[in-house]
Amino acid sequence: MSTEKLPKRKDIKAVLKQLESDGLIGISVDCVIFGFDENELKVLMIKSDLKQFEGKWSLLGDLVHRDEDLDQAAYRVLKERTGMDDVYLEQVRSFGDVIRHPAARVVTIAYCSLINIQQHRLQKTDNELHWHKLGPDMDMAFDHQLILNVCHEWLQKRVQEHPLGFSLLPQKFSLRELQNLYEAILGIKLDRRNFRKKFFSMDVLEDTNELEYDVPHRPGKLYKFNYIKYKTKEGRKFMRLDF
Amino acid sequence: MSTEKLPKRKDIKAVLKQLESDGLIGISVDCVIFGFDENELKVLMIKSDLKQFEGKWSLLGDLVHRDEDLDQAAYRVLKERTGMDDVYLEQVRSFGDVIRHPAARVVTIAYCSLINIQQHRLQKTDNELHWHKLGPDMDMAFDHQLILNVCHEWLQKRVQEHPLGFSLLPQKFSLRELQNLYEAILGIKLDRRNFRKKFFSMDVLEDTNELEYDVPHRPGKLYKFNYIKYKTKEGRKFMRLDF
DNA sequence: GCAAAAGTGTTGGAAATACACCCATGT
DNA sequence: ACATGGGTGTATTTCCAACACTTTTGC
Repeated sequence: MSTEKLPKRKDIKAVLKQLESDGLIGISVDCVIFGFDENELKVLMIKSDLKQFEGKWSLLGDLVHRDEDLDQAAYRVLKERTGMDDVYLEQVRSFGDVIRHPAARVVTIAYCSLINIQQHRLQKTDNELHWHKLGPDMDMAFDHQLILNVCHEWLQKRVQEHPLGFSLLPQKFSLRELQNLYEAILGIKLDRRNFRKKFFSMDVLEDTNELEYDVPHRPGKLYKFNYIKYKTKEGRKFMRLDF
Repeated sequence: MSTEKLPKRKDIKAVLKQLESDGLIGISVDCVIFGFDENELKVLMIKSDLKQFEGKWSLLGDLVHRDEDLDQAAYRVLKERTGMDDVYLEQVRSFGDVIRHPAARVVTIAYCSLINIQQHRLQKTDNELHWHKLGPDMDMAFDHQLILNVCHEWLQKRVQEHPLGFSLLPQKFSLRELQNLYEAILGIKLDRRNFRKKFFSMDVLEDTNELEYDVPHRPGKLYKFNYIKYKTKEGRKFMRLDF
């Protein structure tokens, strides 16, 4: 039998009091912003703000303001740094180890965002903001390498279950581009014929009746992702046990 | 082009200062603790601590201490309320709407936990701690109904991809119990023969050579989950596109 | 012997894989 | 003409869903 004491019934004053004594924990959001360029998966990074991490790379993040929701904070960070606000953004998970921030106790909520690099050229390059190719050794500040890894795994899984990869491509894209994207995200090679067959049978692509141009070979058709068709598809009825 | 100003390069003092002005945001953990009893999925709940929510049900949660990791805080809450500490626990996601807590700005990290009700009988019942049957109308405090729903959906998905359902059962269980568990979690009926076939072909069950007893019909065999076999299985090689 | 659930196999269809050839374009 | 990748079809295999009867126990 445990002997710890239980919290007593509290009113608002008590909560505020406990917050004041216990509460100096900062909350931040960190955005892992993926882009796709030259058939490679890239991440937006800047040089760290903190002197302790001088020279190291950092994700885009900021403390959450007291009057904004977490999602709002993530969108704000994105907007401040890139000027973009019509982007895919989703919460991934929190990181709250006591020692993860050298200055203070800061719990961070990681967000994952996907944007089309060509469509949204960077407009500011403060702190050497740039697209960084994903690689094993990136010399990152804080626990940002961990956050990046978790978000990459999240993306690999998510992209197989939801049609969010399209956010990384131009509105009109060839099947080759789509396949390159999946291969880059998953880090595997896929059979071209089966890949096509799969996407066509899913019936979420819409033929634009346009073709690629400026390619040194037979141009491919360009497609758009059809949200309507996707939304009206009904989900699975049965269990898919798989572990 | 955005005209917002960018944060300047900061040192530790600046971070601390910003934290003090910006930072009075509380962080809590809330645990959604699932159990399985009488073929029903249950959740541990208490009567809310807060006067504003008098009479309403609440998940088990507490503010995170400044010197403990998030996971530690979740384990602590679990231990304080139930006396158990050898349980499955996993972070699900954060909830941080500005208005979610009436007393102050409190961001909460939701954790999901699975425990075997028979093995760990409740030892304290402060605040009417009890196992609550899942249902549509539960009159819950805060945004706890939302958190519960998100965690339930998380569980439905997770239990199909990872062998965590076993945490809800006794160490030795019949296939019927296992199937009842899956049916309760997923809210669907499954074919008994295909269910067995599936689990046997996954090769993660170990025959204990024991039988059920005290059942008013032919007793079933009892099995254990074999972690070793599970761990040594290799993952999928290929892409499983499915949306 | 009757009720109730355990235990077991087969079959048809759908989806995944592996694989090879012709076609359209730029150079 | 040739190099490059686009576009297509088929045979095989694997997985899933549907389905019915016999067996073992308690009462």
